[in-house]
Amino acid sequence: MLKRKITLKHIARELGVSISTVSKALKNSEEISRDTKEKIQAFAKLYNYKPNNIAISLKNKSTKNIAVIIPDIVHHFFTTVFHGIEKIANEKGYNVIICVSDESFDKEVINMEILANGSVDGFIMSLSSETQLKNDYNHLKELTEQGIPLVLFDRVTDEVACDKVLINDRDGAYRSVKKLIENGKKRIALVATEDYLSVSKERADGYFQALKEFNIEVKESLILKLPSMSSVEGDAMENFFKNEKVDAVLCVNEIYAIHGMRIAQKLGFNIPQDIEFIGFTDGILSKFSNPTLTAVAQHGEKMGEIAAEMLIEKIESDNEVETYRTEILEPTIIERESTLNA
Amino acid sequence: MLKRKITLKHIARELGVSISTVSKALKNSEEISRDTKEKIQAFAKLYNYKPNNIAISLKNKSTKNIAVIIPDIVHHFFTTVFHGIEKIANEKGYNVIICVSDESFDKEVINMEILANGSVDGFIMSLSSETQLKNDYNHLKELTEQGIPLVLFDRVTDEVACDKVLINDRDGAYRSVKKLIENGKKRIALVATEDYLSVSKERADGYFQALKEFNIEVKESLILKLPSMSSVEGDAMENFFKNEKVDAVLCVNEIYAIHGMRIAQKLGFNIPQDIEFIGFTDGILSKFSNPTLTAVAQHGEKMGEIAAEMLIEKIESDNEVETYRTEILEPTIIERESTLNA
DNA sequence: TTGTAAGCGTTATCAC
DNA sequence: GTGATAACGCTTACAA
Repeated sequence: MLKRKITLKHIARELGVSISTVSKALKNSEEISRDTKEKIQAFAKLYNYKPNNIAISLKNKSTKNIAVIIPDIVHHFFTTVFHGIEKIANEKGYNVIICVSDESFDKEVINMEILANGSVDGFIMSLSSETQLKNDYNHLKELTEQGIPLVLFDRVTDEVACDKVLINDRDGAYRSVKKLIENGKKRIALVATEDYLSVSKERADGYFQALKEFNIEVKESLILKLPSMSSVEGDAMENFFKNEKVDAVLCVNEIYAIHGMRIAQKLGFNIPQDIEFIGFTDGILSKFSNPTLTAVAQHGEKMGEIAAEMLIEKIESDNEVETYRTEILEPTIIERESTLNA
Repeated sequence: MLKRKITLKHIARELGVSISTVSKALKNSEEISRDTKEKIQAFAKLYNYKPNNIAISLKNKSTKNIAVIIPDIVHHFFTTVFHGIEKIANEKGYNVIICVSDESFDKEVINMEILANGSVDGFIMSLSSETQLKNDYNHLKELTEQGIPLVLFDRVTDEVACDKVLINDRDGAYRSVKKLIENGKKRIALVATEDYLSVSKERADGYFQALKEFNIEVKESLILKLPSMSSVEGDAMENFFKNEKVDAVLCVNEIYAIHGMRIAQKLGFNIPQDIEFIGFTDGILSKFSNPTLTAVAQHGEKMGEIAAEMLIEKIESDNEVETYRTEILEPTIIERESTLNA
């Protein structure tokens, strides 16, 4: 007994009225007599009529869908941002279509092209690392030229004029290192990824800034660059801790920090007495590691909420004036066991 | 210089031909002369014409979208499943619309209703805990009655006839406990959530089965039930380890296990010599905890891939015969430092 | 109070 | 070879 989807046309035929009468009756229009309305509404309820969204989208030129393109869904930070986006989107009656670029330029472009043809009203995205490396933003420019709203978050670029939300990564790193210095540390290491990622560069800059401010010389040997976020394998880090005298470490992500702490412990160092650790992106590992990790919280959920609000505002405003804003969130340093706290 | 979205109609008018000629020319139809085709195709390329997906959806009664409804996006396991779904969906030309029920029955129903009206071709979902508690599946039944394909994963129910993918949770728990027993352990604890979640119940059953098989008496005092997955707060667990003599623990999730290990360590126990730990859902914490956690891997990504394949197969097959299958994946026990290994 | 018709953008059928 | 027309499901002037 398959109840096939019922349309206005079916109801109209069944009840011997016109389609527009049905349409109006279901919208409780004053034009229609009470009798007819009741009859039609009863029938519609009985057969569980629901208007077809696609038809409405076509008519209204509005889909009530927004696209989110992120580099990686398994990454806790993006997940957090997504949660914020989803929350606001749902509140405002939007669905969220999600695409993962897997850090690939091509996948980013393809996803965008597929969805830009009417499927969504706007985009929220964070650039893939490959895109940042290539420095090619034509797909984004085309989007904005077509008047499709776009909001960039976290991994953004100056090349594209659009709304942006980001974390003050430089300042997060600066304050972290400042804190370490004030705790009396002198040989502060930085564990980073290759620096084509905008955020990684910003964090390194904050590190430099703090050292400079306190007249501590930057030693290249205290900066460890690891190829990719996931590759904590190999013994680059172990060698680093064996060869360098280090009394504090700032890591650009949790994994590096957790891994670094284990190695330091294995080598007999006490945390935080001998070496302090601070790691970016306050995720699940920071809370549950042993010792727990002092972390720079990125406020991903808040970021997602702001991005969604910005986007929906653009979607729903009809003024053609192109005015963009960039919102910068301040990170928070969450003090835990891996640092000496006042 | 906003390049507004261009349609067949614009091209036709601009080139002085009919809409259908344009449509055919862009599809490289044999009917159209080479000259006309070239002219039209060139023009279309110049103005970056892309067919409107919404119009095509309306025409074809197919959206190439699938909906995924999960209880929680920040949860690593669901994220993993989602990754598998996304991968297959993209390969087969589908977009993924994601909704989060936040473990709420109402949100689950609402999300479903919004999307069931033409926005998507089918659903993949895992039941919210509230839905399992209420035991009310009318929204799912209505869906299938309307002929909309549905695949359930992980948290499923017998009440609804549809395709299903799940993990043999019972067996994962059974094998875990068997392993602990074979390691010589006698006082094996179970740390679980309230058991209205289908998976939690299954895991408890596996625990009982193993004990029974080895003639070990089930002691209620060795079973600790915690209210909710996130609430590891409070000292229920600490009291448990203080009051009960325990030599091994099976936890239904990572968080419980990591938390349990820290408490055990604080109380002076050695892991795994004094107490062994095994935790469900091999996530990021298991790999990076100290000691690393022996875990029951759920193969989330594989699960997602299978679910997506099942769904798309149903969407694209037109035979009306209703035949459903349930695929059961075997979990894998990943041995790490928290257990004694051969 | 109800119905007709045009339109959203596309495709498919059938004339010319 | 090309074009008119209907159709997908809905909304909304505008007639009747």
